[in-house]
Parts: sequence; C-alpha cells; structure tokens
Amino acid sequence: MTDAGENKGPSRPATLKDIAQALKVDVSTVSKVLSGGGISVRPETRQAIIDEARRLNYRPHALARNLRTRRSGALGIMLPNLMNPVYAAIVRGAVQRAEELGYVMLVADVDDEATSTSVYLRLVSERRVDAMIIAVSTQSQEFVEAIENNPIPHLFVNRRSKIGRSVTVDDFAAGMLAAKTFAEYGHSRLAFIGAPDELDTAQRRRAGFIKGVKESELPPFIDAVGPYSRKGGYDAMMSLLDAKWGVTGVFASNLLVGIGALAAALERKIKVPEQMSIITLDAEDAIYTSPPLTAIKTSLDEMGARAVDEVDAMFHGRESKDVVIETPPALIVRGSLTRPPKS
Amino acid sequence: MTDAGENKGPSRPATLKDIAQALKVDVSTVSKVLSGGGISVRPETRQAIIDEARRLNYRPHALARNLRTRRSGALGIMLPNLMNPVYAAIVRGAVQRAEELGYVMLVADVDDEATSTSVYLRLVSERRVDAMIIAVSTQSQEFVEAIENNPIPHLFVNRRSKIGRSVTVDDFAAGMLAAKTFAEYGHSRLAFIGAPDELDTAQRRRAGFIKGVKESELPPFIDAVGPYSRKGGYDAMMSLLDAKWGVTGVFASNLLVGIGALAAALERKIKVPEQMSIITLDAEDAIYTSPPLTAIKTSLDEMGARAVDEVDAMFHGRESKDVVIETPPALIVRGSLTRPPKS
DNA sequence: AACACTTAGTCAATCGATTGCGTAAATCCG
DNA sequence: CGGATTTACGCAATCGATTGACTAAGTGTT
Repeated sequence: MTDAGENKGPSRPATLKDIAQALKVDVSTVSKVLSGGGISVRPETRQAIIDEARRLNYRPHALARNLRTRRSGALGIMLPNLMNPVYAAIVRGAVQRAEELGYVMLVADVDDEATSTSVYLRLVSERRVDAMIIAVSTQSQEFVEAIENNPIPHLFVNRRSKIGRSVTVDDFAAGMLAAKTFAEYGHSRLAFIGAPDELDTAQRRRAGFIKGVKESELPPFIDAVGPYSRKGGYDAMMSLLDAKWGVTGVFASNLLVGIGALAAALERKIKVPEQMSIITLDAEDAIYTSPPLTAIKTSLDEMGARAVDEVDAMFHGRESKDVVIETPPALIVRGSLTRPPKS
Repeated sequence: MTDAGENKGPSRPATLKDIAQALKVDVSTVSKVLSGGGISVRPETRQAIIDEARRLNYRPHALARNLRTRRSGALGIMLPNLMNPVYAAIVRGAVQRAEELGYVMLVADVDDEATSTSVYLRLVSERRVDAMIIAVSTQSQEFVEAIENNPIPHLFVNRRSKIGRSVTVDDFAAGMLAAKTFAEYGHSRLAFIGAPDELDTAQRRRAGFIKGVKESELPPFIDAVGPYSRKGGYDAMMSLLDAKWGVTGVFASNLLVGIGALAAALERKIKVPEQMSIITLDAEDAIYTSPPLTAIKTSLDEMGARAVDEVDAMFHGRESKDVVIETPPALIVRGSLTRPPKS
C-alpha cells in the first residue's frame, strides 16, 4: 500500500530475469544479492535490486532453486495413522516447526508395511524430500532394506532403530512415575498393560515401571499385554478382571489402551476409581473419558518439533545423536485415581 | 533379483542422460519414450530404453520435470488443528487419496488467521503446490484477499465459500436424521447445540434439524450455541441445565461439542441416557466416552479423498461444481440414547 | 608511471527433464 | 526410378535459479 506502482495481480510471478532486465544488470548479480551473499556490490545497486524485488513481489521459484542446489526444502514424515491422537500430536508438532524453519512438510499416512516401503521409495527416488522422519510403528525387513539401499538423511521419532538416530520422549521416566504415583496413593496390587516386545516404547515404559515398583518397595505386578489400540486395552483389562487378581491399580502404557481398559472396567461394573485406579499416558488432553483418566503426559508435539530441529541440524553438519526430550513426563491427576479400597 | 547386473546402491540416482549414453541415443528420445508418448520409435529402441531404465532403476527427478512442465505434482492442505479428530480424518482421507493418484500432499497446520495467510502466500508464490485444499474454519478478509490476488486452483473442504468450490458432507441430512431419531425414540423436549453462525456447517446441521423436527411434528426446540470445541459443548450443556427446561434429548452438532456436553451432564449427575439422551456427530469411531455417544457418522475421510479427486479433475479440465458427498450420514446407536423418562 | 590489488560486476555452465523443429534414411506411389 | 511421405530419431532451447571463473575499471604503492 506504500508504493503507488504496486500491482495486485501480476499475471506471471516475477523472476530474477525480470528484476535484472528492469535494472540492466545480470541475473547472476541479482541472484547473488538476493541469496548468494559472497559478492561485492555497490550499495546503490544492492538497494536497487532489493527494492525492485520487493516491488515486483519477487519470490524465488522453489523448484528452480532446488533443482540447482539439490535441496528440495521439503521434509517427509511417515506415520501409520493420523486418527491416532499420538501420531496426530507428533505430526502437528513437526508440521508447525517445519513451517517455522522454512521447510514444507510432506505427510504420508501409511497403514501397512507394503505402502511404507513404496511411499518411502517414491519420495526418495523422485527426490521430493531432503530428509525423512519416520514414525511408523514397525520396521519390516523390506522397509529397512529400502532405507539402506536408498539412503537419505532420516530420523526415527517415538521409536528407536538400528538404522538411524531417533528422537523419543522419556518413556522410562513415564513408567517410573506411574509406579511411584501408585505407591504414593497406597496401591500395592498393580498391573501393567504393555505391548508386544517389538515396540521399544512399551519396553522402556515397562522398564521404568519396574524400576519404580522396586524403588517403592512394592510387590511384583501383573504383566498384561495387548496391542496399542483401544481393543488391545479392552481385551487386556478383561483378562485382568477374569483372572481375579484383585488388582487395584492399572497402568495402561498407552493412551488408546487406557481408554479401552477403562471401557472394559466400566462395562464389568467396576467402579473407577473407587474399586480400581487407572493411570495412562496422554497427549495434549486427548482424553475425553468419564471419569477422566489420570495420565502421564509426554510432550509428543515437542518430540515432533524436535525431530525437525534435529534434521535441520544434520543439514548444517551437526552430527546427530539419539535425543530424548528433556521435558519430563508430567503427572496429570484426574478422576481415575484415588487410594485403593480398604478390603 | 532377476537381473544379475542389478546394483544395490547406486551412488548417484540415474538420469535420462545415463540411459541415453548407455544406449547411444539422445536424451530427448529417452524422455519421449519414458514419458512424452507422442513420438514414433522403433520397437527395439523403445524396448531397449525401457529395459535400461528399469535396470538402472530410473525415476524422473521430480523437481527437474516439474520445473519444465510447470506442475509440481504436489497438493497443499491447510487446516486449523490436527489434534481435532474431525480434521485428522479429513486430512487422512486426503493424504491417502493423494498418494493413490500420485500426488504428494503438503500439510500445513495453521492455528490462526495470520498464519493461514502467510502460509498460503508462501506455498503459492514459491509455487510449491499445484492446488490448495482449504479446511480452515474461518475466512478472514485478509485471507480471502490473499487467495484472490494469488489465485491457484483451490477447493474448500467441509466448508462453503464465495470464492471457490467446495466439498462437503450432507450436513443437512445429518441434522434431520438426528431430529427424526429423537422423534422415533419418543423424545419431544429437544435442544440443539450449534455454533456461531459464521460456521456454515453448523447452519446446515441446524436447518436439517429444524426440518426433521417439523416433519416429525415435534414442538420447537431449544437453541444453544457454543464454539465447536469441548469447552463449547461443556458450557452450552451447563447453561441448558441451568435453565431447567426439562430437555430430554440433546443434539450436539459436532463431535467435540458432544464430548464436552456429555462431560457437563455427568458432572451435574445427570444420568445419561436415563435422564437425558445425547446424539452427536462422529468421525470413524473417534468417540471414546462412557457411555459411548450415539452419533451420526459422516464420511469425513471420504470428503478429504473426494477433495483430492476434484482437484485432480480440475487439472484434467473438468469444470468443478460444489460437491456433496453421496454417502449418507449414518446413525450409530450407542449407549447415550434411549427413550425419555416418563415423568 | 608501472605494477599489484580491489571492486563490481558479467559470462557461461549447470541442475534434469521436456518439447518444437529439423532432417537423414526408409518407404511408398505411380 | 524419381519425387513425395513417413519414420525415427537428433538438436537445441527452455524452465528459473545458482555459482565458479573471468574481466574491466578503479585504487593504492613505490
């Protein structure tokens, strides 16, 4: 609005050439002033170029630039299911940070192993992305080979892997916090609902839980297993109840599992929290149950954002290490936790 | 594995030039065979090119191709919050269909109006995307102007707009179905929780609800308003209860609103469904409450997928019209609905 | 004044593919 | 058999930007 010569709808976006011609300088000069840097130019010339660029509302053509520089400015992220709030949170964090750092984020929702592989190959071999952030849950042989044979900078998020660095939250601490919380509330008959051992997150949460149980000098706990889904939690809770162990405190080591476990308990007319307390994991208040589930909240969005930071750091030559998010898991006390019944 | 000459880790991805040199033909010939189409080539030559391309595992360099063809092969989608299951479902549908059609999808999670505008401008002026799918909730003046001044093919999803075509689900039918369901169960004291009138989806759901109420010859209903969020639903339900209208059936015209409304009712010790029935909207079983909420399920993922289809059709020259997803809203009866109390 | 540096740029190649135009050789036609 | 077509490609420009090599003019030094 400050310049009378402003044109609202340039039919064709301005190019370096347009600026160069208007000022009768070479496009290379314009390029160097606008992006290149290392060149000496008279202040007047430099300013004229900058002014003209602004006047024409010049924006570099990403494709053209990237073709030359061999950097696409795009990051890819692969995940198994956007409807799972855990992944939604991670992606959201990643997408927002990518925007802040000037990248664009290319999201792929790959529900099975075969698509993981083909999506990875496509994105990489067409050179669509500079790096890939991988949040898929399992790593099939095929997928691992695809990555190894077509390597680009990549990073695992919420998952560790032999074939790359990772960013995770402190799952161990989360597990430990859950156990200690139960101890504090006076529970001693505990159960842990985890996942099959392929899931390294579940392993760490369990290890932390064990440590917490030990440090609090609690008796051994019941170990239940179910996939990280609502149904997994539901089934696990059902078998816990069927076994009649008299458990008073259950740690569901995943949000969906917690929701499913609660549903199962309520269906069996178990009063939560009066007869049984439940603690689960949460991601930015994604829990809508009644009673609301007490949860250990981990910073999933921060994990996503950090993954982008790490990838960015790799580009700037910094060697990447496995990262564990510093923000500690936090206990959010809600309705599903109280002292155990006298019995 | 079939070819002994297969090489596992080509240090540099193959280019047209590599193929051309190996076969002593011109790169243009290779290009025409592999993508161009309209050229006559001897069958042997053609086959040799195809074979060599496969042998070298050739994949066109997306950037290079797109620079020339002026099509990026990428679609953008903008939405206000991935943690909201409604948007997560839409994006998931869109992302998956994009993959099927060979596009890549660039996701932007824009939480406020200002970022909407700047993200749009960046993606468009850098020519990162061929089309933009817009799922943001509100359309500020600024944003509308940005679109009008930097036009590219665009489409609104789950939202209608003066400045572009849209893909929506049949919100009117959803509203009507809710009203008729209540009528069938014998309810007559109803309330509708909607959103401020800017939200065109809310308007249509309300219009449908009105129609359903009329056709079922029910008395007028209470109109409550709250933003489409858990808190909005919570607050709206609280005021409904405070007003003591004796409502027995509440239609919460959005998933988060339904969850919030239920929480409020339970907090006030209202028994659901014994004292009050609740119907809400759902997206692929995203509801985890207890009691589970009866819901009208709309095909949000299909809507996302269809948006991509429409955009693709635009590229192929088909004139686009406003689309309403044909799959009708479906009633999913769950625990929160029953006949009204006698009283 | 002769020589060496700086300064302020320009030139041209390049990234990897696409595409209109040109043309030698092969085929057809009468 | 000679001219007209076709067939089967090759040539070179182009998309828009980046970048190393190069140079003409100006400045400083002795």
